[in-house]
Amino acid sequence: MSEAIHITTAIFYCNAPPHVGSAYEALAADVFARHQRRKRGKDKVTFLTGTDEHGDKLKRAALAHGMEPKAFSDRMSAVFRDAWRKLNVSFDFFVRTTDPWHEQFVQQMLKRTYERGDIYFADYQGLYCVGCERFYTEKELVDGNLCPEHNRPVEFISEGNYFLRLEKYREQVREHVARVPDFIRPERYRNEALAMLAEPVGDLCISRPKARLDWGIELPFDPNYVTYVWYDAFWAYFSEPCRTEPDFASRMLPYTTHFIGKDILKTHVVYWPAILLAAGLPLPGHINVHGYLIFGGARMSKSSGNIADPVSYETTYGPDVLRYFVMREFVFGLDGEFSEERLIERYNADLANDLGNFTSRVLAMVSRYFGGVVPAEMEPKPLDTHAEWERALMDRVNGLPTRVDDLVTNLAFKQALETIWEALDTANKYVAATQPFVLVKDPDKRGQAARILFNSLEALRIIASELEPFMPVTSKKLLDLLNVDVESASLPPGEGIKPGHRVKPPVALFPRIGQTKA
RNA sequence: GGCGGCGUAGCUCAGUUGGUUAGAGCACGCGGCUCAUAUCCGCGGAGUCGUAGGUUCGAGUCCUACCGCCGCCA
Repeated sequence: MSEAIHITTAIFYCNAPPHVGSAYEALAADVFARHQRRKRGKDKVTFLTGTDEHGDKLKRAALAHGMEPKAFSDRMSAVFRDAWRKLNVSFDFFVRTTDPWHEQFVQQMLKRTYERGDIYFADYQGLYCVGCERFYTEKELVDGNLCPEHNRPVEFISEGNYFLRLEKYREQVREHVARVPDFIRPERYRNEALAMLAEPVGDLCISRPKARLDWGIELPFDPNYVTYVWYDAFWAYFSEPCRTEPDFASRMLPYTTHFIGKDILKTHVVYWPAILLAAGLPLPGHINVHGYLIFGGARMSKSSGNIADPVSYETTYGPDVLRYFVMREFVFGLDGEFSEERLIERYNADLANDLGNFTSRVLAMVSRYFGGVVPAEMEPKPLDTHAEWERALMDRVNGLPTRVDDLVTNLAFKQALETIWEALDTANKYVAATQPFVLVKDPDKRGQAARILFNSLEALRIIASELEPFMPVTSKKLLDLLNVDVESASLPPGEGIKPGHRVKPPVALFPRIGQTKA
């Protein structure tokens, strides 16, 4: 009986629509989640995503659109949800931090933490800009004391606020990071995390007076304050699942795997573990950190404005293409260069020429030479000259599920796809070397041609099955062409498709794209 | 300023504990096949492995300095 697992993306701050960078995270988490469902069974996996809708940045974005915060976040959250749906992100939970249940849950956690003694009241002192309605740190200021937005002096103010004891838990968290090698992965980020935790981190201000910001969740122990955005957003990882199962968080935290961007490493390594420990809960299992997508020379982000709409790629190139591209092209954890030209290159080379064409050539031969039916007249043994090719193909295909599992488990999505494509390459070489299209013209050798096509179909079946997490729509289409149901899709080679089995005529899964400049 | 990462063919990148003529894919050139989506198969050209030193019988792989790009921290 395999363990259950809880998988999350970051909770996306929805002051602007999603871009390809946010989609990348959702897609990576989705590939992982789908893989886990295949491995552990559907009921062992929960996959959660959602939108973070409180705070002053969102309120300002709403005002800029002439809308109330709630109306604006209703709209933006729906945009995210629809985008993920269109990209076939198979979330089980889509959480909104403005959902009444979430707000109630955050209040429960605040109350619990307050009663445990890890929240205290003290003066918060800082440099405040009245125009921006926010605090600035000294390094953010222009010419020593000017607000970068309004170019006018900030004020030093002191106000009462509530603080969470972060520093109290720093050493405990640091030890955990040091002791558990795969708590933060890839490893490069683990070292950064240890560096952050080596120095005092101070305590975290988790409140704002309502007089300054009312767009937030009210503190259960002081109605004059709302909680600050980070404290609120983290609990979205568990609020919704805890609605039906109150112990979900304590039970599943050790089996929780978070996917985040490297920009929020600190919050997940310093704040989140302390928030959990202060609430008397265990630490999560893994924090998986991905890199940025570089787009036109700069990190794709809302603030740089170089954003690309992920859904437009889905409509332009068809389902699965964007997710194939980002998983195949980028090493998880490292930054990568995103370009539409590159996407088209990969589409033509990998999807049209390799996957699409191989499918087409094999189905065409079965259809043309054997009326679409896997022939019963198949020879029991390969020709001597073919034996080596056949064994090479079967070895590849046989080992594929284990190798892919190993790679995906370690977040090596790119290598996993490379491995699948190696099997595809071997299959193409096998057909080129054995030439079933020649054999079939010799009545004595039709049985050999049948054998070769059978092996090719079986290879394609396994490949289609292994492709499901990466290309769910394509996988389904392939299995449909092969006329294989989901249950028999992942059987070992030789046990899926049987003589007498009827397959469908070929279709162009990925029509080649002409050389158009992006 | 401190710490860390990166810099390898036109492009995107692999290169394990230092060891024979530095690899892959794409792009490019030539040849072959014809079942297939002008697809597939084979062959080929191309790189002073950021710069300069050093350790070593031998370094892309270790050490030092420098240049460039990027993070994190102060």
